[in-house]
Amino acid sequence: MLKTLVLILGPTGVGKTELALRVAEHLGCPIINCDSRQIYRELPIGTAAPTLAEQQRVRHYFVGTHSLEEDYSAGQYERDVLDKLTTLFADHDIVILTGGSMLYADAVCDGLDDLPTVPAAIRASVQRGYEEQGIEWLQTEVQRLDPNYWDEVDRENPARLAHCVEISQTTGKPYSSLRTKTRKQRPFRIIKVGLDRPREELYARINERTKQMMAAGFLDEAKAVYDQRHLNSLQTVGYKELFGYLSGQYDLDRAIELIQQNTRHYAKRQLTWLRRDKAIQWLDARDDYEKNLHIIDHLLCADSVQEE
RNA sequence: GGUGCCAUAGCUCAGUUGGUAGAGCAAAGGACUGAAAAUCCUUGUGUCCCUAGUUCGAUUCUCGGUGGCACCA
Repeated sequence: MLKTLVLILGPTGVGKTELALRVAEHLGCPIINCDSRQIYRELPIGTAAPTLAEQQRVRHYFVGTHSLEEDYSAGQYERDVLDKLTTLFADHDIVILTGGSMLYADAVCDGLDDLPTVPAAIRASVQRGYEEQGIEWLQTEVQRLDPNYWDEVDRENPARLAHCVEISQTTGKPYSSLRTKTRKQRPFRIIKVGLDRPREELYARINERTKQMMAAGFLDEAKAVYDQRHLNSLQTVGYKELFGYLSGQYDLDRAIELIQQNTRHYAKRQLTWLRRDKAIQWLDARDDYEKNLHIIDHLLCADSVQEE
């Protein structure tokens, strides 16, 4: 039988977690987390990771499996998930993948190009060049190392320029020459489901969830990792703002407002990403679970009929 | 009750020596190939509180009103 990966995508706070649990219980299948921050075990509250009780309902993978100190990336995630799927598909016909990290989801579905891991020394030297000589230095380097990429990049985007410089330096080839712009074929069927609800309602849920996180001990969780705040894994909505409060930049009420606002911005970016993907079948998060489960059942059948 | 100050974009405010106005934030749209909860791009017409007056022309000046703040009673 054809193996199927069902992706349940949507902006943060829309209600993915509960829908995924219902679908998993209904289909008797496990859930792979696709959230780049729920992977870290130190951040259960602030990332709204599935709780112990929820993980007892359904077997989860990639939740709290790494420590903040570990470097992780979309490329690593692609490899890890494909390995895990090979194992899981031995016992299951369907596996669910859910979360809000759209680059990670795309890495699993379409694959990333084969790029080397950037050595720490190169990363540090590029970082130093940027800090000491500003974005102009990155711009000059990209023009020199990879003129083709220069024609298509966001020229004001230091993260993207720096990545091009790092990869070009590491490989000795222009970064753009390593970008194949092709999709990898996967040995399983992929069904993408998107969950959405009216913007106003989504924002109200985000605001409310932030308050609940605070009540659940988010501040203590942030305090516990405060000394590691420079780590990439803690460049994360919620933690950044609480660190600002803990270092005396503003009061706690202001920090909470900022968390709510930045979470809204994050949700908006996720929606922008998802709108572009025409393969997504959209569900309304306001509908009851029975209805949405029924639609997903239908997608599972319909697609397999089409295949034949 | 008296005096003074203020009233401009959803919010905080700038400005127009009289020719109908612009920043930050919010908000919206977009980009996205190993740091992605990251990083970056685009978008600003609003009875310039209301009435009357002066003026070719008032959001800008003057009178009055309304609302807010401060001080004095």
